[in-house]
Amino acid sequence: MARPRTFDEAQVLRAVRDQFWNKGYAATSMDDLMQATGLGKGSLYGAFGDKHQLFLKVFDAYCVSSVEAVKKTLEGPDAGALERLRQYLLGVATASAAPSNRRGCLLGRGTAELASEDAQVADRALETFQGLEAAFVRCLEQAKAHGDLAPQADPRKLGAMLLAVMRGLEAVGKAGMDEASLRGMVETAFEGLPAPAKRRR
Amino acid sequence: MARPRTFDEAQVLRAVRDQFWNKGYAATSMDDLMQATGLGKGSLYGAFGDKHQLFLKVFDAYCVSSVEAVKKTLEGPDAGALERLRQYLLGVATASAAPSNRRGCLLGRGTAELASEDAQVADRALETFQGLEAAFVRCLEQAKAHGDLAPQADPRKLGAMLLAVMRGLEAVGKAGMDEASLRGMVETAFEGLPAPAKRRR
DNA sequence: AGAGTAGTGGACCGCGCGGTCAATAACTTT
DNA sequence: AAAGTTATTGACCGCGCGGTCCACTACTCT
Repeated sequence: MARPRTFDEAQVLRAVRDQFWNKGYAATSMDDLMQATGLGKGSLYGAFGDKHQLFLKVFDAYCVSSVEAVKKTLEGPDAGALERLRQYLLGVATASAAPSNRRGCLLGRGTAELASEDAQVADRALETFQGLEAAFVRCLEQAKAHGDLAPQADPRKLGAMLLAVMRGLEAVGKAGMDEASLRGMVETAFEGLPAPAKRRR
Repeated sequence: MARPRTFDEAQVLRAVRDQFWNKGYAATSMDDLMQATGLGKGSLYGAFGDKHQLFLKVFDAYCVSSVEAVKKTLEGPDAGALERLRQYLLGVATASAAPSNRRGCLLGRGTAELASEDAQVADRALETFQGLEAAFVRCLEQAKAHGDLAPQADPRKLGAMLLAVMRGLEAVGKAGMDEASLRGMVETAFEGLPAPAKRRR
């Protein structure tokens, strides 16, 4: 029909995402985005709309892929479910403490900066948090079914609590807290999970 | 010696703090600050330096007073220590869920926006997190001494974990998660604390 | 080949940004 | 009362912001 695009949309969105991720929304200028993507302003506006729409687009994509990634990571048989979750959260702890990851996660950053004044961001973030929680809950249900949690354990409550711990990791990680402390938080939270009654010997 | 100031410094800093708190650092303009404080630009610059210094000043004050406030709130006899901590965190949960508090806490907001690129902010934030953690730990030590925690409980680890939960509350609260969920997270975390052995009857 | 259409790049717009400065005001000291 | 010092105001600066527009290009369709 007409002239085709010369850029790869996914690649451009990745570049945009990284900019917002590194500098935040307000501190990122359209010129930053032009430079990061290599596109002219007209192309960016033509293809994605203004700065706000562009942010929403990458934020959305980030949220979706985050939840998907977590679900995939936690997928597996009932047997190792609890340990999978534990390892996942320990990984988050390590990642949150890494100096290279000082920017934190886009979800946390975007939410902190914009959610209070941008309902769309808040909605998307809430949905994402609930998605993550749901993935945790499923994993905990598997663990319970397999007998790694006490019968009276409430996976929904535990999942919510672990979500809070996870978001907390990111928050304190951004301040530069050391890896051992962050991992310790995860370990301690897991030690508090209701263990099944010990088998008689 | 010379002309005295006509403004109350504490009051001005409070106004500045609220601006940064409501809109974030980058999104707050010097004009916003002029309007909020009622001062001219020259006065602001003369008294406090540039925007960044001004932010650091209010951020510092906020951090100091936050830690102080928590310490004061948690102060008291060994007897009610655990319950005081519980009530405090439940209060944080309720506050974090309140629509009027959607802006979150300045510590969280400032850290998320600036810590990755501003070492001073990161340092201050880390110090503050550690101060909060220390207050929790002290409270947990009291609780342990009073027998509200098991003898093998490690107050330092538990305090760190509760700090993570607390920061998590704020993070998910900003996305608009409901109060019941947030309070549930606190309850669940507390249910996981190592209880003392039940007394024989 | 010509017409039609969508993509591209960058010049351009007006505004509001962070920050400076000089004229003036309000005080203390001698 | 005069001199010295600091606070205050707001005009002013140059720049970089988000956003628009248009001449030009590269393609498809007839």
